[in-house]
Amino acid sequence: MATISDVAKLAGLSVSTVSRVINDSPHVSPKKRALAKEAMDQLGYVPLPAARQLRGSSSKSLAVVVPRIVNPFFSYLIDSIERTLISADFNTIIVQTFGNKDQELGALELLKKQQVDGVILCSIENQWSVIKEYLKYGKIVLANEYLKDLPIPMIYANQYEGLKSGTEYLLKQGFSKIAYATGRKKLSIAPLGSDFDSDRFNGFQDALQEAKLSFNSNWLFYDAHTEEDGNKILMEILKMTDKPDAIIAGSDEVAAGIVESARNNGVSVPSQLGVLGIDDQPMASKLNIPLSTIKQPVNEMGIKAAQLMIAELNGEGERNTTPLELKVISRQSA
Amino acid sequence: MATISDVAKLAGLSVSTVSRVINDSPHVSPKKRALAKEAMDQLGYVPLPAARQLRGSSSKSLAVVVPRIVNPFFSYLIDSIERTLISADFNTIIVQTFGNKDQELGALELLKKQQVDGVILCSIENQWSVIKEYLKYGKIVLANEYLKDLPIPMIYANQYEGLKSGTEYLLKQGFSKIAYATGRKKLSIAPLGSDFDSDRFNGFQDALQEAKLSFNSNWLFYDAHTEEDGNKILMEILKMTDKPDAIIAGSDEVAAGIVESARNNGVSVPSQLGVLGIDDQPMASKLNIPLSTIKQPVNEMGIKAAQLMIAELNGEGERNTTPLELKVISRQSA
DNA sequence: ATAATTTATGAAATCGATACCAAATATATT
DNA sequence: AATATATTTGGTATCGATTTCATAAATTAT
Repeated sequence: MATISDVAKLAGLSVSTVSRVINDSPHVSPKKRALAKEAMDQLGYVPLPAARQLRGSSSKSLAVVVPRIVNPFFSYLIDSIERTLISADFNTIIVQTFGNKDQELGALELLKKQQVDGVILCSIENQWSVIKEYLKYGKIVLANEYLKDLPIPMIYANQYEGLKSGTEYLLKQGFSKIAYATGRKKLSIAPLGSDFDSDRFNGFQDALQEAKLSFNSNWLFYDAHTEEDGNKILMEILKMTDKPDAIIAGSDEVAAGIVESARNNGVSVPSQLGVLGIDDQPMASKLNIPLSTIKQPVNEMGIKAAQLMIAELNGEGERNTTPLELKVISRQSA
Repeated sequence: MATISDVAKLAGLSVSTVSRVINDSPHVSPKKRALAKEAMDQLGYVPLPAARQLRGSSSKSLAVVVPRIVNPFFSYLIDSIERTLISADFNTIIVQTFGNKDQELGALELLKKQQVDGVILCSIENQWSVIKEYLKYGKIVLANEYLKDLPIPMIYANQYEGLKSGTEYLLKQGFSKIAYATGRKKLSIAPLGSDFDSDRFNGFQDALQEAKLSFNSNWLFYDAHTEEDGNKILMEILKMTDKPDAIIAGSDEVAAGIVESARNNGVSVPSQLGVLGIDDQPMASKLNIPLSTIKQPVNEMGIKAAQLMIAELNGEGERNTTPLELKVISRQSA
């Protein structure tokens, strides 16, 4: 590998001058500048980032942390983040946590190791108390998820309003016994929390309340993520004596599983069971019964997340972003 | 940021000794080893990769290059590669080319810049003559795509046999006027080439020939990638006087588009038009008309690609891998 | 007890770049 | 023409680690 001294030697210049040429610094005569450039591409020289970094230059890289890229919600989110970052001349390092705390920590360690200038977290596995320690080493932006009153930029969708509209949509369609499936683990979801999942649930509950309807807590399903989970949920519903007439699934995948099992068990959708997804993934419209769903503003969220990070790195941090709106997409499943 | 000298100072040791502790080198007394370790985690010290790299240590990182991660075929491929690499203690850097030659070159430059030890190419945008220059700087492994007679490890699926079986399947189902859509640009596909696309086409042609059927070149559609392309293809078929009775689409996306437009235009699938996809993406089974398709061995391919790379880095390079087999999945579209 | 090894330790060179400083050269001002 | 100022240029310290080398201490062999 050619180094800067090789270039200097070949060009008959000092390393200082070559370095100036590399960095487009002033105070270099046109002649020598040309000489240096010629030597550089004759040797196919590229400055070693490790050496530059050691002298304190920024990495021009950002990490984007997601649970898994095979989840379309996240792959589209990354797509939109990366496109925005490319145009600002940043490299994107995609980190999958696979839902693992340590993997997330590993991404944060990239800050300490100066591998990246910032981290865009699209999910949170660790406690804020441990995450915040990394603010010493670089910028952190939250996308999709959020935590209240944090001193970092956040962009997220208004899950409360989204679920409220979604629920109201179901009510308007004539459904009244609405079940609810969440990705959250079976813990206290009831107390008015202030996170992603609670917001959704609160929006759902408030819409119900405004319609003077009560919620049967048997119709609450936890830990639902995959299509299989959806299958199981339908089987459980079948066993109930007091059955819901509609269900809001935590994601399109779960909704797809419910619809699938419904078909296999002779439950007609939406007449016997309305199914409303969340996300609006590409497959939603293609299902056997095209899925009505609450669309997440993935693209806008990605763009905004990237912009927030860029602003943050420029010291023009923005703390108060307005949440993005979800939108009910009416198809055939509800 | 704490440096190794900070640690040394705090522990009352020399940097050399601390370095030995960091790297588990011998010749350090247990006492001092303990002392160093204590100082290290008191300061939350992590060695700076840039500094280590400068001294010539390996990055323990590998790049995986794909066109786009929103394409499920590639996101699943990455998933399986990354899982395998994690267990071998390698970092995965995902690079999206967006079909752009320069982005691919950028990934290859990572080798020169010593950012990665190797690159797994899951698609090829540049000519081999330009790619091979990078072999000087690190290992390159080809996954999914392949080029003949290259001196690097490759793993790919037997597209020829896959398409041959797929075509035979269609014939057995009673179809005989089979159209073909390829992702390739409209160039000469006819001469027996030796790449991905040609293999597929040759398998298709040979199956036809063995059945003594001829191929109508009007039934060849180029540059088909998206669902929209699928829509267009169906519209074109509608206009034909001599219509095909089945079509092999270059991917499930294209197939989904064809099926969708068929429904919208009153063409019944599969009775009026059989549609066979390729890939077996998750959505394939969920379509309105569940898609018959030729399944790619994505998971095995990812695992093998990662293993090939690891072997290559250990100097146990393997040149002759047997191609993986595709498999016809019979559902309802054909 | 003395010599021969082995183990433990630290000082200093090194990796490849950047940036400060001083010297040399060119240009402008009087 | 002499002095002041600005522009070019190269030498060298520096970033944070690793590694070689020399030296000191401990262990083993004689």
